Amino acid sequence: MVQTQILSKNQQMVFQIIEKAKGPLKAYSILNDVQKKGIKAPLQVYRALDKLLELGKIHKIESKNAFVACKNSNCEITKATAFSICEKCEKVTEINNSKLSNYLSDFQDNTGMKYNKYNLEFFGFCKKCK
Amino acid sequence: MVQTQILSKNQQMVFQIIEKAKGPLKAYSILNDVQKKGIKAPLQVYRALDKLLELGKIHKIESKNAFVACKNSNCEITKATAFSICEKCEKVTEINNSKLSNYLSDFQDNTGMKYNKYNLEFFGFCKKCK
DNA sequence: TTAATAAATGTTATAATATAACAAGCCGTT
DNA sequence: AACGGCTTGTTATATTATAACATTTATTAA
Repeated sequence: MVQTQILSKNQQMVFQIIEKAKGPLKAYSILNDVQKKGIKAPLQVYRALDKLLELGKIHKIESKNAFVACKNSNCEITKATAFSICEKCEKVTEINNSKLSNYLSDFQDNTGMKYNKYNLEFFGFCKKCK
Repeated sequence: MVQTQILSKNQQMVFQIIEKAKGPLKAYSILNDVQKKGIKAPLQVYRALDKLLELGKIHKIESKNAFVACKNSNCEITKATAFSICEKCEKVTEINNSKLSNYLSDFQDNTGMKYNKYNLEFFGFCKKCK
């Protein structure tokens, strides 16, 4: 049987909150939200987050320890991510630029290392804030 | 008077440990080391780290919450950093590639945002581990 | 359909990472 | 000497994340 990936109950709850949010959410703020709906402990949130990351449904903004829903419709596995982050209003946007992703996916340094994943975070001021 | 930037006592102690290390160090492992030399509390380490980051003497590897000494001799302010990270042996190397840094510094997305800083982390297997 | 196995959940406790708040010292300048 | 800025010391606490173990639910395979 073909496995349509269905999210479990907790995974769904966590995902919906992240998806609806206007910006990146922190784990404990998610916890706060889902506590109304039955989840009680941090670990339940972190487990859902781990799974969602693995599925590529969400990404982690490392510089903020926060999570956003993936906006690239077909992104099933997180292996090449780029974000722009406004240092004033904290707005985060996932960059979807094939030139950039091709450039980075093909990038080779002089160490003979073969990359299979990258994460890029740009910082600056967004149109509103500059 | 011309201010030659001198590191303070704690800043120096913390910097030396990071500089000598073979790989990225975590804040509390640094604390552990410097406790022999008088520093007692996490905050003393974090304050030194903040200053060293600000001066560009060290960088933070966001995906690891760990710190490395800057290897680009002239890097006085951290505004464009790129690292390669081995997922097996955890080796971290600072990438010093002017093509890459030019490409990224000039990068413009379609949101009209002006970037003044970026951080890029590549993941894969190093020559030894692949 | 049942037994086996894998995935997800629930729960308590605790580890690891980082900052708040306040007091005091050092050092160069005026 | 007095001021201002930076650095230090210290205690407490906030924030982020995982360990360990028991249980339940879902999926697969006999």
